Amino acid sequence: MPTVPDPQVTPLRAPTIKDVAERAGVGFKTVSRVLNDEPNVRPETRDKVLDAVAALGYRRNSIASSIRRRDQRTSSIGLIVDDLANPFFGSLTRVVQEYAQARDHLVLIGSSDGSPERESELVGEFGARRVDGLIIVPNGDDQSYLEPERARGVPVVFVDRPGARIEADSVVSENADGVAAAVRHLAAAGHTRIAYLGDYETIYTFTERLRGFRTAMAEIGGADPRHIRTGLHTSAAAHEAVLDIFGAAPRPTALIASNNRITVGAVHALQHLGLRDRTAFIAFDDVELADLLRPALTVIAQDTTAIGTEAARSLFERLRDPAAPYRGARVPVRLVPRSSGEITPPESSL
Amino acid sequence: MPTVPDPQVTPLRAPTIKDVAERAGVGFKTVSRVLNDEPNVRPETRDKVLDAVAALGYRRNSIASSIRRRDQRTSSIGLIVDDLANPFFGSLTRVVQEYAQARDHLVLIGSSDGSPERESELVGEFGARRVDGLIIVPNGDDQSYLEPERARGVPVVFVDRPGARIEADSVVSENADGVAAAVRHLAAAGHTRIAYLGDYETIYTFTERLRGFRTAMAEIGGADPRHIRTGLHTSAAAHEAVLDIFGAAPRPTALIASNNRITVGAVHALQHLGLRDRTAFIAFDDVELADLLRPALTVIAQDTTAIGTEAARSLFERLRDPAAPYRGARVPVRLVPRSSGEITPPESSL
DNA sequence: TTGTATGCGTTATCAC
DNA sequence: GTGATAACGCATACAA
Repeated sequence: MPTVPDPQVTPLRAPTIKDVAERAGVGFKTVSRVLNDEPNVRPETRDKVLDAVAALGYRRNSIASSIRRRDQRTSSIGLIVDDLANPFFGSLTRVVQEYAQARDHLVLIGSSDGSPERESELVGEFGARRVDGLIIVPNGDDQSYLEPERARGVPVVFVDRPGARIEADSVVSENADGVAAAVRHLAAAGHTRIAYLGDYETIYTFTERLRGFRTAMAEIGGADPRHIRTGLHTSAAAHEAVLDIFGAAPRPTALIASNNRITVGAVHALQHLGLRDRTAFIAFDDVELADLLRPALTVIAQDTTAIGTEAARSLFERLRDPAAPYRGARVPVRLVPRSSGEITPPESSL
Repeated sequence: MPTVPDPQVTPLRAPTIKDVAERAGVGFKTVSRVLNDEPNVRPETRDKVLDAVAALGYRRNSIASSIRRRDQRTSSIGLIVDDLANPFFGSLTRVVQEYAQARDHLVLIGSSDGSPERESELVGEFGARRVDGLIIVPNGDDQSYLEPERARGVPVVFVDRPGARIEADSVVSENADGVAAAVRHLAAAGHTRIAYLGDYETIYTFTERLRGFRTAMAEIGGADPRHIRTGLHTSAAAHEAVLDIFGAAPRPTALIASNNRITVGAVHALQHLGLRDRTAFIAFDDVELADLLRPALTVIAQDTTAIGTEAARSLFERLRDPAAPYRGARVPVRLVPRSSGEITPPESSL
């Protein structure tokens, strides 16, 4: 019985520069020269090499190349976000990837799902792949696990929230300003009883947004503690909170939701209560069909393009100049009036 | 004057297993054994090594390790989608990444933006990184550029649309069935004049959706050619098309939009015409706040989780068994009645 | 239980 | 111009 070669034992091998060299009838260093556009190769020889490359379907092994290369660069960066399915992080990823691609860098992606452990594990994986830099949406309050990267000179940029216990560049939105602007927008229309729905207070962005709320409310006599709910991490929780707040007196005339999960629950609840057309509503984060709602949704929109671009720009700049001072960029948010935020308080409440 | 060491000339070097070995006072092979959980290391020695690893902030260089490894595996896969900012591809990416992460694989990501050239370039980059497999949302009608990967035994899975000129597994939605179901849903409520808005006919998904429309319309006497528009690639174009179609007699009583960009333009146009509450409307692809619209949006929802999981599953299965026959998976879509699709035709039109 | 020699595919150095 | 040869950081085979 003839022996059949087991594909597991003799695995398919990719052609190497040596294979190319042999086929082209040159030394393998010459192939390397051609592939790296180095000088001192006769056009004639060059063509022979290129022909062999095409014939063999050769693809450079850039992992082998980066191990030997002087600068140890891999032309890749790592990006860690909370959840890719969240449109905010989706478009952030999009922008970063585009920026990197334009500079011939590849992007390794990971989702932390809010877990500091997973975040640190991913950094380990990326570090093992020797990424040239990292862009991270940090969780928890300790990013000191990045020490090996810092020591190796791998730059890190924190985005959406600042990192802790390690020096690095960061890019965040003007969260507090945004909510404060929303409050002032409502106050200008005559609202004083403004409710606020927040997510976990442990997360930087929500701490900041709540701070903006309190600051601006202080200007019109302070917020009613009964109208502030935090720790709402699902739309169901937000739904409950709205039923609760609006079921008791004094009923607020306006409502601010601090993210899109909360927005969904809150609008549903207002609808359920028949208050959707009578309660002013402003949401943090823009959503796809906001202007098709009735009333169309007034939002505080983050500039995801600017955030992503700035993060990527910071990273590549530091790759060029590791000695520059660290920068903490703050990206403005924008209040987009569409209708829901321009509903005036009922006469009776004045 | 003392010479300052130029960081460019003496770059920061990551610690290697030799550094670890020296510090631990053992041979470097022993370090390798510890790091790879190989047997035959005294617990005592093991601890010494681990201490040195921690002290030096050592991170394995897995790119160096994969080049020498017998199976040549890099524990990474490449994913190429159209546009990460599109929620459909965002959640697809999310699912794939999650599946890969659970199997200790990293995901390299790229956006083709519908360009076949960029798609092929990205494959080249991924190939150079020696990814273990590829998941691709293909563009154009020729994926034969994947030949080097096929020859090397790197599996490819096409998702959302089938690839051409190369054999591979694929995972697509039941596009035609979905639109046909929408037509029948509308027909059951008494509609016969149903309009259809399509994107470029060159893209597989839209060819299929249009086919489903024609098939089901044939069952109720055929579609009116004046009520079919294709090649609509922006919401503005969709807006125009609706104004056009609904501005002339006979006016349709129902409308199907073949993707979310078109949906936005179409709903705006219906609103503009004051027909939003009187025209039945079904959209392909679910959107975030669909149920907050009034009327709430009836949609044909793709099961992005199932699509992504199936694609990832196919890839990892083939990684295990390269000899299995190729499979073309079809994932069912689901008609989600919410309101807009249940509007009945006006009496006068019967 | 531990260490040495060798090789992976590439880039760097230097001689021809 | 071109090609030997060394080196990168690690895994493999095999010796001790």
